[in-house]
Amino acid sequence: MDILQKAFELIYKNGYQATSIDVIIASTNVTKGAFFYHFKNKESMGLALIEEVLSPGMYASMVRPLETSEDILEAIYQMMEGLLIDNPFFNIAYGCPAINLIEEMGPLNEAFADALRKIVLQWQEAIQKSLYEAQESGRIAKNTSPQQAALFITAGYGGVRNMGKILGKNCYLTYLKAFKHYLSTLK
Amino acid sequence: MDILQKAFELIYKNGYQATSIDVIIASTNVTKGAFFYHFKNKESMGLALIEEVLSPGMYASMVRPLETSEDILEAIYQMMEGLLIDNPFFNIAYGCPAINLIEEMGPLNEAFADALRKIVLQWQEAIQKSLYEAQESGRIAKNTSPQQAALFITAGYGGVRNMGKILGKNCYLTYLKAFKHYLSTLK
DNA sequence: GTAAAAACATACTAACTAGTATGTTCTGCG
DNA sequence: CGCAGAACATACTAGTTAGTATGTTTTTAC
Repeated sequence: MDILQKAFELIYKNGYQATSIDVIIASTNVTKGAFFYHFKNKESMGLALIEEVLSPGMYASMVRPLETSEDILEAIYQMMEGLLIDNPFFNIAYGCPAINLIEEMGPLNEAFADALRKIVLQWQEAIQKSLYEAQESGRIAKNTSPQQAALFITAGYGGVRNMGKILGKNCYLTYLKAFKHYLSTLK
Repeated sequence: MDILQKAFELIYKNGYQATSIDVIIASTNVTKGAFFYHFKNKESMGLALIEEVLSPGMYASMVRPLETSEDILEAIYQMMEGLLIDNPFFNIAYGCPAINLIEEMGPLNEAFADALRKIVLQWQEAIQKSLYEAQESGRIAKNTSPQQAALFITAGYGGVRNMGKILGKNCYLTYLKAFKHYLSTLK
């Protein structure tokens, strides 16, 4: 469904509430009748967008890079660098689409919050599991809680995405250096 | 100016664009004529709100707690705990008003971005300076860049504020534990 | 081939939006 | 007092919003 992809791009740049249905359909070749035939209302389109566009994309960038049995700290770093630097769909000025939606809709709509929470928890659990297994197999030290570290890492990501909107690419690069240093303390 | 305080509260909860002038004036005893007598337009009210309400409040919670010559790591931790837990004006579900505005308006309005960047840089520089001085006087190790650490710390704050919106208070508490552990690696 | 249902398209509506036009009231000053 | 400007108040406007009502076309089932 092409309309979800276009809606995703518009909402990524302008926010969910600020992106009107009229603008979405004007930028595709879909009429209002077709829109409301496929979606009960704007909210259900937003939820479909999270499920069908955002979630799969986030999973590919956040969780899959961790599916390695090699150096897990390196994998975590590569995942972060991939998200911040290499991802061609994201724009520093617009941040992360998932973080944006959490920020805007988390407090306003419980269904949005539920769908977004799933993405975040999935990511945290993947990091946590990786760290735990590395600890068990003796590849990294056991003096850090995997759960705490996973939350700490994901929080850092959300924050630097926010900061990048006003400070630009430089803060991504500085952040990555600090992040690498942090990861080295987990060894 | 009482209207700025009320507008601040409404925007904190609902976002800047989603808070209409009509709603602001309806929740105060100010009419539209008075509103547009005091502010050229909605944008200039938003900017006044940042300068006169948000900036002073943020400075008091973010920078002033660092004005100590004692244990700087403890001061940084207390600042973070004060921001996340003790601040009676903030609500976990609504996050941090400054972070919210950066997220929503940073990409859309250069004047907003400038005003918000000032707040963030002021905070980062205060942390950076504290860490640098502690390093110079030998109270903490010199193996970490104060600039990188300051950015890392502020990013973490923004991120956990975002995450708290969907994960609730528990993630604040877990974050603070991880944060304390991180600070201990700077010793 | 035709009837029914799916998949649209067009024109509308009621509520809301920032902002304006045009008034009125208050407040200090000579 | 009187009068000028500051400080409001009220009524309006043009544009936008999500959603609907009512159509038409396209596909599917038999």
